[in-house]
Amino acid sequence: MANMGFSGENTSAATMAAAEASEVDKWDSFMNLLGAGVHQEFVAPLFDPYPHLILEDILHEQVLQLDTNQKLLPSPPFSAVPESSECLNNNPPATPNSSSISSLSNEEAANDEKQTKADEEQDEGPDKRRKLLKPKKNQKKERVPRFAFMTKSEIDHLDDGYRWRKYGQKAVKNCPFPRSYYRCTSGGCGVKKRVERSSEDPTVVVTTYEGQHTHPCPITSRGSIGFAEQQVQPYMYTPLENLTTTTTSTSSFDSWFPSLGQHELLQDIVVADQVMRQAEE
DNA sequence: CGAATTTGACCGGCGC
DNA sequence: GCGCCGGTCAAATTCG
Repeated sequence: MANMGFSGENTSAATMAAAEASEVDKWDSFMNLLGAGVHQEFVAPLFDPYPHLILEDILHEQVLQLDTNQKLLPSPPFSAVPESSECLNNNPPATPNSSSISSLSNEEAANDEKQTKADEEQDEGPDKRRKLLKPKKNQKKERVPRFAFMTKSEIDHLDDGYRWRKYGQKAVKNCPFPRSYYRCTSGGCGVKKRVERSSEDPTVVVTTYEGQHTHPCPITSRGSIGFAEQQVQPYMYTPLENLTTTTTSTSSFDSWFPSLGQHELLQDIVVADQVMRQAEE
């Protein structure tokens, strides 16, 4: 495949070859997973040459919560309510691992305190825009699940079956390529995504999804113009050597996403967690 | 002509 | 307090 050139960056040809075989199916599953509303912030990360793009941008938020023994959190296929500030806090109590959640909560509490103070000071802002931007009192700043991944593609904005509307574009520091901001056009669905090209390898597109779709995918992934047809190669993370114990949670994964029935995707996601842990150490 | 995109301005967070 | 930077808004423009 055409991505061998960059696959060699950091992974063995053998592992890449194994990964390629199921990439399209995995991608299909991945997009289903996104549509199903993942309750974690996953990072399907990257190879080393571009750690700054996501490991810096997202990992520092310490939101990745997937543990090797942790169940994927129960989440309705499509959230009945719009994203709320409690998006990460409505985890069932049974969920064992909540350390990162609690650290987030503390952080949010501090932010909330600041925000409330700021709100009081700006209550009667003359600027119409300011009113629009100002969050409601006592409303915590939303922390939405985020999922970043990379694809090797000439197309910036990939067709993932959902309809997106571009609402902004911004030049990013130390990157020659602008970052585009998209929002899901379905009413009430606040899902956003950012799309940018890697400064290191212009053939690589970094896409970051934020939030959960509150509606079914308007076009089924298999019925739409898929990534494969767009010559897009999803760059799911390639397994590391010490991955052998990380598939134990697939049973719970299957229970929540029985339609997937594929462990590779979860493996990739779990690998993200492993990378996280390595980065933290 | 309505929908989507572009683009400059604005805002808030954060580091110094 | 100030400046930098990422994210968002919304008017203007383009597209279908």
